[in-house]
Amino acid sequence: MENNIFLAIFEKLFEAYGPQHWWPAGSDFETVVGAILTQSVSWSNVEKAIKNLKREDLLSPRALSEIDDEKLHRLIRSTRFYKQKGERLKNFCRYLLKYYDGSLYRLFDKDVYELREELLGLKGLGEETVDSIILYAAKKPIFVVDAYTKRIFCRLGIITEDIDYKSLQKLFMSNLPLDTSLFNEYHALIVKLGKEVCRTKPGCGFCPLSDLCKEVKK
DNA sequence: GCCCAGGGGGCTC
DNA sequence: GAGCCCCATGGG
Repeated sequence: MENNIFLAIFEKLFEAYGPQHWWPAGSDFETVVGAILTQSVSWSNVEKAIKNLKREDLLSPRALSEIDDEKLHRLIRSTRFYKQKGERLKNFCRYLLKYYDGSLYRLFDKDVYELREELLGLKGLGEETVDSIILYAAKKPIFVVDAYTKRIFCRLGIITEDIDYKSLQKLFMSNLPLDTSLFNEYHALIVKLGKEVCRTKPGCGFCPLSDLCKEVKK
């Protein structure tokens, strides 16, 4: 077995679940839209909204920045908090048009952490959303942390509850090779595990990491 | 009917 | 700076 616990866990998860094929989107812009729409909602709800936007040929910065609010709300209603998310989408698109001529490529063409700070400055884009955009749309190596990551690694006894986002991210990034495809697959596998067996209570049925879990009641 | 999803912002103390 | 509440759909 790997002597690096972070790599060892990755290998166990990959062996159990295989490649997750994230991010399921036809373009980088679609990935960004999905990243905003998936905030606190399951992916199935997002798929409907993306499908609606595609059908109306609205999946572009220009189209989204100009769309009528009521129409936008109706199309993305399935993603919950649709008024807020509609505004966040428009806000991002208008920023992209104003400063980068609507080109994600130009926006992304800078240092990872410079890009991170810039995106965090936009309203409605928090750490997890920004890191998802950087990893899955810009395809730059940054580790995406979420509630599952924290919960699972707490149960493995590797971290404690009180760790903050940046510290947890740094822990992964300083113990793993800086590899976009590894980070891509790792986060997706964590989400898979979280949804599959590790929701709110420990000691849940079959788990590929059960031999490592510190909280399973025997 | 209940719970919780691939969060983030704003307010209070 | 932690602890709340708000937002307000859909599937199990």
